Amino acid sequence: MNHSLMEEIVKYSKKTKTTDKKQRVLQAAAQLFAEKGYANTSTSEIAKKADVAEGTIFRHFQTKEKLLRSILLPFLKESLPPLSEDVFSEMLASYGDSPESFFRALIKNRYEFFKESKEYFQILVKEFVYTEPFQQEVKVLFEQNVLKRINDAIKRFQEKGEITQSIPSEILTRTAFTIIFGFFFTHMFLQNNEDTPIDNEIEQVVQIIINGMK
Amino acid sequence: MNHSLMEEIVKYSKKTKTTDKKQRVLQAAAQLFAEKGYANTSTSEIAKKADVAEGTIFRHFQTKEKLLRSILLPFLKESLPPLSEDVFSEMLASYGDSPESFFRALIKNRYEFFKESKEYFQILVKEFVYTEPFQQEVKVLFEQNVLKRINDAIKRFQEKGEITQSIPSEILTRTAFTIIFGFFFTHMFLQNNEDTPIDNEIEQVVQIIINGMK
Amino acid sequence: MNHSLMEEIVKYSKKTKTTDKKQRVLQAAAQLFAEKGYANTSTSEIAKKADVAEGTIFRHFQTKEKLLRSILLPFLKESLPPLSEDVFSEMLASYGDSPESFFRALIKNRYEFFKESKEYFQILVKEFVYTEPFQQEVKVLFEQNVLKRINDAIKRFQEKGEITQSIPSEILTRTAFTIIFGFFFTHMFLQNNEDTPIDNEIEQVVQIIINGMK
Amino acid sequence: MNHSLMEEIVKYSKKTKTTDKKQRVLQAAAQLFAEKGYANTSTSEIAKKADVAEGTIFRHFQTKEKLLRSILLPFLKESLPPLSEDVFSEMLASYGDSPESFFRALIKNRYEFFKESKEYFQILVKEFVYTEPFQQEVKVLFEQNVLKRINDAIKRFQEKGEITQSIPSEILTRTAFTIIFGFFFTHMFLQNNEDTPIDNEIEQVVQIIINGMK
DNA sequence: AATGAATGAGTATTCATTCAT
DNA sequence: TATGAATGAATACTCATTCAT
Repeated sequence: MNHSLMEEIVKYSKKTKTTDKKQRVLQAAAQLFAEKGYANTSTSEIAKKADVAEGTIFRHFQTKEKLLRSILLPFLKESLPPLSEDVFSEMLASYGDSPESFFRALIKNRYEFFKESKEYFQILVKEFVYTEPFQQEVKVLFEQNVLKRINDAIKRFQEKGEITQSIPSEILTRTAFTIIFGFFFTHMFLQNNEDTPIDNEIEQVVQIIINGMK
Repeated sequence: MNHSLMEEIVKYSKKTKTTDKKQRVLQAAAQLFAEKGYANTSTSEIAKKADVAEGTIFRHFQTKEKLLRSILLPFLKESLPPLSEDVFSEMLASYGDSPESFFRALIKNRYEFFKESKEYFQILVKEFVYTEPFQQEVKVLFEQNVLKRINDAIKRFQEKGEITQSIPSEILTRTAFTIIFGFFFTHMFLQNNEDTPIDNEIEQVVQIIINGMK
Repeated sequence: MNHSLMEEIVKYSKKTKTTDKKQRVLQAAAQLFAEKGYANTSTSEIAKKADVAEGTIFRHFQTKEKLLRSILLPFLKESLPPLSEDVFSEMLASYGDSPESFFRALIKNRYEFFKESKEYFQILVKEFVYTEPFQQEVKVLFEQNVLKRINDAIKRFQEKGEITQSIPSEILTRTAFTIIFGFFFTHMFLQNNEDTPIDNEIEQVVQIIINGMK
Repeated sequence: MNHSLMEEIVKYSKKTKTTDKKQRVLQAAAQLFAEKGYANTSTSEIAKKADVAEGTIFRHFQTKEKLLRSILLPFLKESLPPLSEDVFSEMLASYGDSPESFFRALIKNRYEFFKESKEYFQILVKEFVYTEPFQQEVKVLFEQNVLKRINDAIKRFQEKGEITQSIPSEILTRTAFTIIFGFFFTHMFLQNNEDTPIDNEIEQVVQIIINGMK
């Protein structure tokens, strides 16, 4: 559940008898897209970095856009649903006694995941922000898999009286998500000192969420 | 203090004897950059939308990049510092009695501002996320003008005992900023139903911030 | 007869009620054409250097090409014929006793002239070499004014028996001209040490011409 | 040793696995550069003349300037040194008995070479005269390969007492080179009647050089 | 499967020239 | 007379994509 996303991507691509070269293209493209963005990366750069001929890229992916989608969508479409199913049910099983412990475990768990797959998330956020049509697709996937499950958990805590019932769960969910997303976003784009003692910060964020919801 | 940012941009550009056509280019470019991003917008599109010859763009702005900077930087460099000075001192003067009222007023005030200048902020966020060198510049400006002032306000409330002193003000600041930014970001990219009763939401966000800091 | 060619150009332009600005354009253009060549100089550069508006150039000269011709042709067409008439008749009157003294005086005299108008000759040679249609025009002017007169002098010396009669004067003329032109060309493009004791060199060239013709 | 320079260029380009199209570009560009000069030739013209797509030019040569250099420099840098070594040593071996026969053979030999590669020399001289940075590069190459060897030959004749020792060999060299260069230049730019009985003229030039140096 | 030469539409930018003021 | 904003064709160059080998 904690595996690097890049490993997942590689694993996925192996399923369909992926060649060595195809993988090299995927990796090179991922690195460049993360660094400079899809629109600022040329296929010739990717070919050079992957050490393949430019034609090879198109033999495997047809268009540059499909290459981008091959990086982002397999995970989002095939791995995100079962993964979030797994993650949330385990979180609830192990830490579901109090909202504090649940959100603390959730954030810590996802932070590990995020740290290992920073590159992937950079592409995801960059193109989500930049590319209108992509936005819709990703939004739906996140709503159905992530937001929905946070909402389920919150509703459960509301029923148990551990979170205020005077605010609709949807609003609490959105706010919680916003705070968590903001935390990750901040660490992706605004922070250069990677060495911050992160546990303090996570604890801080958890407290804010919980207090705000009590 | 509450004027539309686009008005500010127009006003600014008038200072330097701006022609009708120069403004049309600025507006067309702003719209297209907001919609599709700088890298996905061609100067010929801008020319067509502004109904000027392509050469006209370059007579006024020399390069496409300077056109982008002409949209973003005048405000960031010339208007942001005095504006944030004004906003924060007025907020503190009028609503500084309690952190609740201060943050509520701040968010409401900035939300109005943001609503009127959505296009501008879209460009800002898009290029901030997408364009490495731009990131640095903007980060510094925000740290010096916005983060610093939030920090000052929080320290003041800490001294008055209305906010916990057990957490360093810098961490509280960062968290508060993250939550507020996340709120705006959410409304820019994740929300399509504009008709949400926004006051509730703002109240909710304020409660979360305050409870988390008490 | 020894005046700088640039003075001639200025004088010429004054004849037709030339404005201050027109002259500034002529001078700026001459400098830039000499340095970088006509094809590599833009009218906006000229305007900037002359400190006039770009429109002003076209008001006075209509096209960039006419500006070039206004620099080169007035001298070639209006001043070259009487000037070469004067120069050759004076040379012959004062130094016509021997071919040695004639060619020595001619080269020295023209070398002074050339030194003062280096810029002008640079444009002339550059565009002569580079621009086909211009070549024809200039060739005719030189043949009619310069080559013809050298030929006359040589024929005179042949008649007096001071130069071999066994070679047609036209061939001697062309060879002499080639040597003299080569000398100037060398000094324009191949030499960086301006401080060479030039008299020696001129004497050397004269000796070679004379010995070759005896 | 007498091969056409254009053949040399073609041969050179074959070394590095040159395509048909690459050669067509080289030839079309050479023709146009010779005719109108580098600055007055557009890449679209070259593409049209070579009957290739404009992109093809850039795939092979990256920039227009590198295309020019691909025409001129391979010969200058790779073929000029061994070629001049060969030419001069053969000339001295076969005709080194007297300066007359040496210079006569040298000029005749180089005139054949020059006639076959007129186009190439036209580009060379045009850009040498027109383009400052190019001037330096070419000057050095000529000094090291051509001037130096003429100087060696002259010094040899001086030692044998067949050329005056009262003038430094450097000055004699420069003068001889100037005369020879002028002869070629004249035939490149000033002459339209190609049918001149050239042997007479060469003899004339040789006599002039030799007499001047005795 | 892999190559890389070839393409041509598209890009940002330059430029000589025009024209209303 | 002088300006300089405006033009749009032209320029060198890039790029995703195709295709013969």
